[in-house]
Amino acid sequence: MTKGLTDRQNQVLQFIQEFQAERGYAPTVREVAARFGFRSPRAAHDHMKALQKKGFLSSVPGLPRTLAVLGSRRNIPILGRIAAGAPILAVEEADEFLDLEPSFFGSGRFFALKVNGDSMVGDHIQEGDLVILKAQEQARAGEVVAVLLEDEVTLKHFHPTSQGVELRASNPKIRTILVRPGEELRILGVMSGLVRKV
Amino acid sequence: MTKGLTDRQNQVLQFIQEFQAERGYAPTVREVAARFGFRSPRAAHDHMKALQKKGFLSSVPGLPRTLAVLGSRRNIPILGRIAAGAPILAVEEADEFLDLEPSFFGSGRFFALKVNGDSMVGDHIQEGDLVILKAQEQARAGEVVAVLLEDEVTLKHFHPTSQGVELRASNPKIRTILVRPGEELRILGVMSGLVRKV
DNA sequence: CTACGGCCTACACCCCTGTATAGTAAAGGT
DNA sequence: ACCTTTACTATACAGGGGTGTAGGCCGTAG
Repeated sequence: MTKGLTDRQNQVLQFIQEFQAERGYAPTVREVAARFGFRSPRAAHDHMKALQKKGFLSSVPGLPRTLAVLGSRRNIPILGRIAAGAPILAVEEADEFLDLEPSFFGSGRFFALKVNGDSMVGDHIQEGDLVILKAQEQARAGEVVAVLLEDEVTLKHFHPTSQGVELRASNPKIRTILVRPGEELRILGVMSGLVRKV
Repeated sequence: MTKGLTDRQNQVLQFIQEFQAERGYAPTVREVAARFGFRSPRAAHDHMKALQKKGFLSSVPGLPRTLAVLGSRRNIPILGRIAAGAPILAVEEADEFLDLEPSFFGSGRFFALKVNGDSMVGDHIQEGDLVILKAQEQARAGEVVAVLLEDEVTLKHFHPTSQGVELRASNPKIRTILVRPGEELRILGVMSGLVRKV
């Protein structure tokens, strides 16, 4: 469920999204009302107004079927580099977007990073590839993660050990990094996919 | 320019597409008329009717802004396997679609194939990857192509030589195939990208 | 020559649709 | 208790917008 919305508002938003996806155009106030059994268009209108105030919908006042679901810009932000010291993964920081339905990779919030170097060739990840990462700060052993280390973002295998966390590359030429318990380690996301353009 | 349409119809279709993409909803007959300087909504309506008859648009009669541009299902068909003897690359044959804007990979018609085996690991293409191919029957030396060989589709490097066409895998364990001039060889497409889900 | 399709003007009908006004009712929060 | 928020009913108005009718101009295929 999307945060900040009531159950009903969520249902309405979801209906509008589905309607839009199926038919290619937005429903009217009355069509929403009919779907939920409202006997007055006002009820649906109220919900839609609430969704607009909360920033989930937009519409042009007075004009029919001008509803547009915001934030459904079926795409994944490509975070080229991350500002040193301020690893904010806000969509606003993105230079570019990958126009791919994020749900293809599962649920959650995703972002993409362009791969520099060949430290992960063992996993068939090559320079220039866009790695799709699910934004989360935890990871399980063996997963490929994007971590922030001294203001730099790197892609590594995540291996917790008794000594600390080992960050292993899949290129044998690259040394494993050991992050001891006290040291700063921030996981930005775990790898969920890859997109390459040749 | 899209085939089968007059210049004007093309302009109208393009305008509707752009309007839709920018604002999230379709224009009205009068908005189309205004854009083209028509003094009567009828002129625009005629064009839209023609576009509907030709199958480029759909709309619900009587209801405003219910225009929907057809065939703009921004996605790439995934051709799991190709029927033996009938390698028809029709969209209708697709089991699944990759919901990715094809223009990301360039212009043309694209399709995707799921990779079987490890014959292309040298190019960091692994089992299960979706290879994006641009549908075309010609290829240049060195390009990765999907070819139809004896009712089977394989992914190989394309290398024309004086002896015929060599189809090289990028896994040294796999033997190069030589297709002599007389033998049947059909190129289905050249590789333009790759999508992996982990 | 003529029929036809593409392209356009002018006018008008009238349903669809957003939205305002006026209430009712239950659930919390303070 | 009081007030705010959520969630709805009922009714009505105004104008947005699809579409029909009537017609004109032009180029091209038959």
